Parts: sequence; C-alpha cells; structure tokens
Amino acid sequence: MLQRATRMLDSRCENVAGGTFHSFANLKLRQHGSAMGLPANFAILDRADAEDLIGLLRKEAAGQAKDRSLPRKNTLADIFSRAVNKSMPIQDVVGNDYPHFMDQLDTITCLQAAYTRRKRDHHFLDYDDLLVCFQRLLQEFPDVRRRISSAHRYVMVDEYQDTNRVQAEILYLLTDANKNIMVVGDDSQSIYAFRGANFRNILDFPSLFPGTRIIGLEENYRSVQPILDLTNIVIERAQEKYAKHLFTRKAGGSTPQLIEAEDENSQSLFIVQKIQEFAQRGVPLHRMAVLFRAGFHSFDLEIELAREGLAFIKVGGFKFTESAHIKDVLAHLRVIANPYDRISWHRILQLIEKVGPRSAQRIYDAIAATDAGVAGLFTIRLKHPGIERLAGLYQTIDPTAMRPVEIGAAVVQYYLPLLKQSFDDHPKRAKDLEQLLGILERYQRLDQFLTDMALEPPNISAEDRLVAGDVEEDRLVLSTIHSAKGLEWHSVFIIWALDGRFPSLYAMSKDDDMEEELRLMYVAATRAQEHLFLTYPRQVYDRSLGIVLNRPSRFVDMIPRDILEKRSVRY
DNA sequence: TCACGGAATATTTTT
DNA sequence: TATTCCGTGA
Repeated sequence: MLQRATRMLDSRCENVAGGTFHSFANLKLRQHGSAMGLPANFAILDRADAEDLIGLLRKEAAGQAKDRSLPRKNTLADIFSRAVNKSMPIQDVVGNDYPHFMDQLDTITCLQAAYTRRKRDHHFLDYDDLLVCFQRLLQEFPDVRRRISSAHRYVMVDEYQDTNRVQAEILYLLTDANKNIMVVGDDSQSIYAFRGANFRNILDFPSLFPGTRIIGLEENYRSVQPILDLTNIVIERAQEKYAKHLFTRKAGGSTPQLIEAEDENSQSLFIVQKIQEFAQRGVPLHRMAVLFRAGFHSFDLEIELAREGLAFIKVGGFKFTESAHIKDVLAHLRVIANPYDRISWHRILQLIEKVGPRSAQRIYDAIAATDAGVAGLFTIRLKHPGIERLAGLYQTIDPTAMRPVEIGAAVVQYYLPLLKQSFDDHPKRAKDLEQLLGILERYQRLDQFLTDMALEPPNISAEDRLVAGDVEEDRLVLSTIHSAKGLEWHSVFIIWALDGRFPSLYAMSKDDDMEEELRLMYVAATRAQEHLFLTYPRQVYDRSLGIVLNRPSRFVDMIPRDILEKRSVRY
C-alpha cells in the first residue's frame, strides 16, 4: 500500500509508518517496551508455538489431576485467544462456545494462568500479547504514550470492520496527542469475527471520537453493474447491516452464472476450460482468480491445473512457514537469537534420536543453568552422539561475524540428514529449505528475519513452490476468500458454492456464524470486475458427517435468472 | 524414557 | 481424514 502511494504521490510516503496492528505493536514494543520491563529481544510465539507451550503445561496439569477429559491444546489456545480478543473472562468464553467443558473450568483457568506466567518468565509474546501489551504500554505509561502519539500526527486505518476492542483502544490511545484519525470500513465485509473482530466497532467509532464526520462511499469503481446487481441481492439477505446500495458507471460485463457440475472433478474441468478460454481471448492469467471457503477445497482443481500445465499460485490455507521442516530450521535459528527460547530448544533437541520430552527438558535445564547462552551446550557432558553433532553446529556459528544467510546455510547443512530420516518426501522439502535461504539472503539481521517470519510470513501455500526470484510470472491465482480481501480480478470463480460447504455446516447452528458466512460470500463475489462464476458439484457425500450435500449455497439460491444465470455442465 | 501403534476426536478462515 | 492422545513393549 505504501509502495503504491509512493508511486502515485511522492517518495515521502516511504517514511510513513505502516503495517498490521501486530507488526506496528511489535516495533513499538521493541523500542519502548523497556518502560514496562519488557526486554527488546522478546520472542514471538506463533500459533503453533503457543500450542506447543500449552501442550507442555497441559501434560503437567493432567499428570497431577489424572484428568482425561481436558480440552486439547488447540482448543485451549482457542479459548485463551478468544478471551483476549473478545475482552471476555475465560468463564464466559467457555460458557458460550464450549459449554461441554464447563466442568473443567477451574483447570482451564489455572492453565491459562500458568501459560501467562510461563510466557512472562521466558519473554515470549504470542499474537494476542503483542496487542494487549502495546495497549497497556500506552495506557499505563503516559510518557511513552505522549512520545508515540505525538510522533504520529495522522493515523489511518483500513478494513476497520475487522478490528476488535483491544485494537480500537490502541487507536484511541495512539491518537491521544493529535486526535487525527480516519478509518475506512465496510460492515458487510466483516469476516474475522472468529478472531474477535467486531464490526460494531464502526458504530461505536463516533462516540469514541466525538465530532466524527461520516462519508458514505456507494459508488463502486470495480465491478460492472450485473455483478453489483447480484451482490446487492446477496447482502440484502443479511439480518444486520447498514443499508447501502452500490452502483457503478462501468459498462459492459456479463450476467453472473451459477454452474451445476456433475461432481467435484467436473467442476475442476469446467474451471480449467473457462480459464483457457479467457486466456485465449487475451486475459492474462494473473487477472483471474479461483476463490474458495477453505484451503483444501482447491486440491482437485490444483491437480487438473497441473495436468494442463496452467501456472498458478495459491494464497492462504496451510502456509509455507507452518510446515514441519521449515519450523525445524527456524527453531535452530531462534535459539541463536534467544538462547532461552525453551520451545525452540525443545523442538530441536527432540529431533535427535533417543531424545524425547524428558531428556530435552533435562538438557535445556542444564544449558540454562550454565547461563552461557548457546555455548552452554558445549560445557554440558551428555552421552548422546546426536547432541555432540548439534554442539558441533553451534561451535561453527559465530552470529556476530556471519551473515544471516551463512548461519542459515550451516543449519540446513546440519539438518538435511535429519530431514531425510523423518520425511519420505525429503527432496521436495529440501527444495523448500533452499527457498528459505533465498529469503534469508535479503536480511542483514537475524532477529528481523525471525520477526518477519512470525508476523508477515510469505502468505503462500505450503505445496506451492515459492516463486523463484521476484520474476512476475503470469499465474492464475487460487485463494481462500479471507486472503482475497481487498483484491480484485477481471474474472472470478467461486467454487464449492454448495450448501454445507459454503456456508459451512459447522456454521449452521449459530446465527452469527451464518451471517459471517454470508458476508464472506459477499466479499468473494465483489472481487470480480467483469465476469463472475459460481460453481458447485451436483451431489457430494460427506462421509465424516454421513450426509449428502446437493443444494447450491443458500446465499445464491432462488435468485431470478436475469440476475444469476443457471447452467449445468458435465465432462 | 523412547518409539510405536491403536483409539479417540474434531473438522474453516488469520495475526 | 488427519491429527492428537494415550497405553504398551523395548
């Protein structure tokens, strides 16, 4: 965004501070966090790290209480996070969303306290902590608030409907000195309620900032009228919304189509054929996108695209940095940046044969006791030959003298044998590691790299090989709807518009969730400039639920044919 | 204490 | 279906 502004205006835009709430908070906490006793080299826990830590604590707690019905670590992480993002006490979250765990409430609350304590002891911040700590820093330390808020004379926020209470409070404090704030948002595009976003923030804005001027934007510069006619109908079905009716002056385009395909593969073949058709008419691949509700919905399509030799890039879903081998290498780098990063130590030690949780724990304790950082590993005497090798690795690494990419290369060298041992598909994974080194090449500082990997990882799917270099190859875009937010394409295909998939069956029991699914459909459909296709397989048996899904998505069902054309295809 | 295998269970979306 | 959890044997 800042780059685009620089191109359109002038280079002063490069000096604008910008980023996600999380990355901005991270920056400010590193600069000013010492005021609240936070060291500048705190480590950021991503979701998986947080779950690992919670898993450890969970095991300890279960050992004492012999409790077998405790929620899983992933559920616990959900509960803790939801409590923060919705600014609610744990018991309300459990009561509302996990009533079946109500009898475990005490243990859950204890675990959260333990988690909080453990994070503080090790200088870990998880995603939620970044926001909460930043908010506290601004709130409780007037000097810091004055410095930060006067350094930023104007504050602008995009996608305001996706902010939560904590973020709203951060903004309030951040504009303390100058009171210059502008936010842009569309309540109809709020799709992050699951992480605590509350589009009612938009409603509350005028009371939080008296004297607010509201500007309505109803002219759409993206889509042709036939597409808006459809999206206007879709969003009218929302229970709760601020009435608005989009219009455009763009002429041309075609009536959106609803395509019933014989089965999933037939759906894929239809997409492939349509895309080739458009491509032949001169539409570049990167101006077309296939959108879907969940990352795995595109698997079959990906196979067909590969078969036809159509280049594509997949955005969203399971990310590159989330795959085990990447996390392994990152863990090795993380202990260099922060030798007391217990989670990473645990991870890398357990990669070694014959080292399990128990030994890892003992070794970590021994290292920590030497108080010598990574070098502590050299002084402790242990019989594992694998440990010797790990010590050998760290002995060759001098973080002060080596560039990050050189350190990374040494780690990969060490890690490759372990990779071969544990993964059948190690050649593909080895390639990923080279890609990682390619990214690492661009960094001067290791800690900067690690922060970026946690906060702004390449939003590229794991199965997708990263683009070599920065060459802009012409590729079709496959994306989850969430990752498509704010983007636009000449032609858009929404696949799996099948009732039960989209809206997801899991959303059907709650009105709020269904509303969000509807808004998600609205977001997806409004990505299209000229052509819009919705497709669904005629009949799908969902074996985990034991039901047959055979209706088009209720969001686009029963719409007059002059607004949404209907067609069946078979291949 | 580790590694492995069978049983249980939840199942999306992202910073 | 895939992951996670737990018990068992080495």
